[in-house]
Order: sequence, then C-alpha cells, then structure tokens
Amino acid sequence: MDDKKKRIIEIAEQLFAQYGFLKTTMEDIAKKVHMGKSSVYYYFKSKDDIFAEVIRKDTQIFQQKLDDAVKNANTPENKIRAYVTTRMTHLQDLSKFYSTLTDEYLDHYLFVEEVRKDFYDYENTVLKNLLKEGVEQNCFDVGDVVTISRMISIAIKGLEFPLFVETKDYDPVEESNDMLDVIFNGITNH
Amino acid sequence: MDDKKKRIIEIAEQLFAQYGFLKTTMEDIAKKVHMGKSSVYYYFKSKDDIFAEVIRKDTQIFQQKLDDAVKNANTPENKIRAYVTTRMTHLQDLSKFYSTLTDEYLDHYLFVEEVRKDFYDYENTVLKNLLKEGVEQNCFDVGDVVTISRMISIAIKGLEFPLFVETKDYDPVEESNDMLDVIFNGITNH
DNA sequence: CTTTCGACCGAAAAACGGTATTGGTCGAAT
DNA sequence: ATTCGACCAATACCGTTTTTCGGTCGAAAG
Repeated sequence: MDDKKKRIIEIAEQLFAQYGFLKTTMEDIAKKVHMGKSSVYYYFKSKDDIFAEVIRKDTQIFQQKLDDAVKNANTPENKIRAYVTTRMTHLQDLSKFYSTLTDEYLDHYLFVEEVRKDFYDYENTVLKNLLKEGVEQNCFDVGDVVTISRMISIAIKGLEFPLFVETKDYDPVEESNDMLDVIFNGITNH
Repeated sequence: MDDKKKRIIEIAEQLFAQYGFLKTTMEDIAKKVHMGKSSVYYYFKSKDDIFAEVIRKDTQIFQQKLDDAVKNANTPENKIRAYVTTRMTHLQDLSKFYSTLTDEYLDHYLFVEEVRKDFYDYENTVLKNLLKEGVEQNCFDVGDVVTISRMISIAIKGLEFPLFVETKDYDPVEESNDMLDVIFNGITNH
C-alpha cells in the first residue's frame, strides 16, 4: 500500500483515539499529516473510508495475533485457552486506547456493526473447529458443536464487559482462566 | 402501605411502560388517577420517587418469584437450573413490557444502577449459597465458591443480551439449558 | 501523469432568543 | 389528614440565523 496512505491511517487512528471519530475533522487529520484537506481526499474517498481502513487494519492485526496464539498451543484445550486469554489481553489494550471511541454512539455506523459481526463469525468458526478437533481426539464430549461454541462465545463475551466500564484492578487473564476451568470441567462432582 | 399510594404506583408503572419515563408527566399520572397534581405530591415527594418505588416493587416481585422457584426444586443442581430459567423467562417478559423504558437513557438515573447492583449482590448470594449447599452434599466440585458463582453470573448475564436487542425467535429457556449443561458438566471427556 | 491545494458548495450542526411545558411549592379550603 | 388551584423557576421546545465541516472541482506545480 501507498506509504502516504499508511501515514494518514496512522495519524487518523491516533486522532480518533484521542478525540473520537466525530470530533476529529478532516482538517485536523490533514494538518497533522502536513497536507491540504483536498490532498487527503486524493488518497481516501471519504472520512468513513479512513475510519473503515483503521478498523480493518486493527482487526487484521487482532486476528493475526489470535491465529498465532492458537497455532503455538499443542492440545485442543490449550488452543482454546490460548485463544481466550489472547483475546482478553488484546481487548484490554484496546479498551485503554479506544476509550473515547466506545463512548461515542458510533453504533450507528453500520460497518462497525458489520466488522463486529464478521469477527463473531470468525470467532465462532475458530471455536467450532477447535471443538471438533477436540471431539475427534476424544478430548471433548459435547453434544452439538454449534450450540456449545455459541455458549462459549457468550461466556467469553461476558468477561469483556468489565473492561469497558468497570474498575481498574481487573485481571482479564485470571478471570479467563476461572471461566475456562468451568467450561472445561464443569462444576458437577463426578 | 396506603391504598392510594399503591394505586398511583400502578398507574405510573402503566404510563411509564407505555410512554416512557420522560414523556409521562405528573399531570398525566394525576389525571389518570383522578387527582389534582398537588395531591399526588402529598403521597410522593418527586417524580423520581415514584419511579424508584415502581422499580422497587418490580424488583421485589422478581426476587419473590426467584425465591419460590428455588424453594420448589429438590437438588442443588435443579435449584440453580430453576433459578436461571426463571430469571430468563421473567426478564423476557420485562423486556417486552419495558421496551420503551430501555430506549430512554435512564442509565443516568443513579438509583437504577443501584438497584441493578443490589440485584447482582442478591444473585451472587443466592448462587454462592446454592453452590455451598451442593459442595456439602457432594454434588459439586468447585475450588472457590466465590469465584465460580461470579463466573456463573457472567455466563448468565451473557444470555440476557439478545432479549433486549436481537431477533424475535429467541427461546431463553432452551438457551439457558444449553448454558447450564456446560456449567454443570463441562466439555472435557472424562 | 501524479500529486497538491485554495476556493467553493450544500447539508447539517451549533447558537440563539423567545414561548410553552412541566416538575415542584404553598397556602387555603374541606 | 387530604385535596386542589394558583403560582414559580428551570428547562424543553421551536423557528431562525450562523457556523462548521465533509466533500468537490479546476487549476497549478513538479
């Protein structure tokens, strides 16, 4: 990709994170990148377009990180554990960086919802595959892989919440491990 | 409690559910209860006060329902199952009734947040006790009761979400049962 | 031919001022 | 003890004007 384009994306991401999407004007971006506003439009067709590419970049990095984590774990159980803890720590970092953005009501931006949906599809696929792998290797005993992967998704999503609203002293890795213990072993005494 | 007071609360609840908290005026309430506005202020010191009592009443009914459900189940496992499914079905009813309210940004009303917090405390206590009971009866095998009850809380809370935003065809009982199966049995093949 | 930019446009948001609502009070009547 | 009409102050509302901002265009620079 064009070098100038990358630079604009970087600057924009910075400004979005600091001031939010709405408060950041095209002038702001242009000025900080030492360009006229019109010049920025030579590289991007709209403000939304810039935002979309910022999101796209971040998502890509995120999924890369998750794929690596899963790849480097040995058993199905450890793959799932690696997936979940990586997901949580990365989200924790994001939450600090993007705190201003989450305040904004950019839920209305349809493509954000789309990205979110895409991510959940991705997540669902990963979990489903790992579950299936586990069943084949006789590690897991689950009825319906689809249902269970959704349940795991929901449980994980629950862990997210505190990151964006609650207290400072929240250890997402510890919390993840507790949740994973329940998911893998249940609470019934066999 | 005063009979008139109860009547006002009933009427107010009805109006809040239909028009939302902000759109409902004290005049509306007074008129529907066949009183002058000032007379309503004889029983309640503010509009917020009425709202608080409406919430308080609903919460009380909710907890009563949950307590009954738990009481009528026989084993610790079934008590937890009863708790969760009752919780979900009740919330489903609420979500229909209160859909107008949830649209409003009454998050800013601090006492709503307080009620929510109180409810979570209550829920946490119930779950903790049921877990402890299960451990004593050798039904459950959990390390830290406090941690696990929080995990169950989080997992349940995740099931809530679709009620307030998502599709029509969502069966909270079925979803609850799937989640409970994971929680009780885990997914590991022993 | 690629890149930059100043000047400009239209739509949407902010500023504003004046009017109407509405939550809440008070003193009198019952 | 209870009810209510009259009243107040804060704020919501509304129509208008002004400003801001995303986006376009054509010219010019290299």
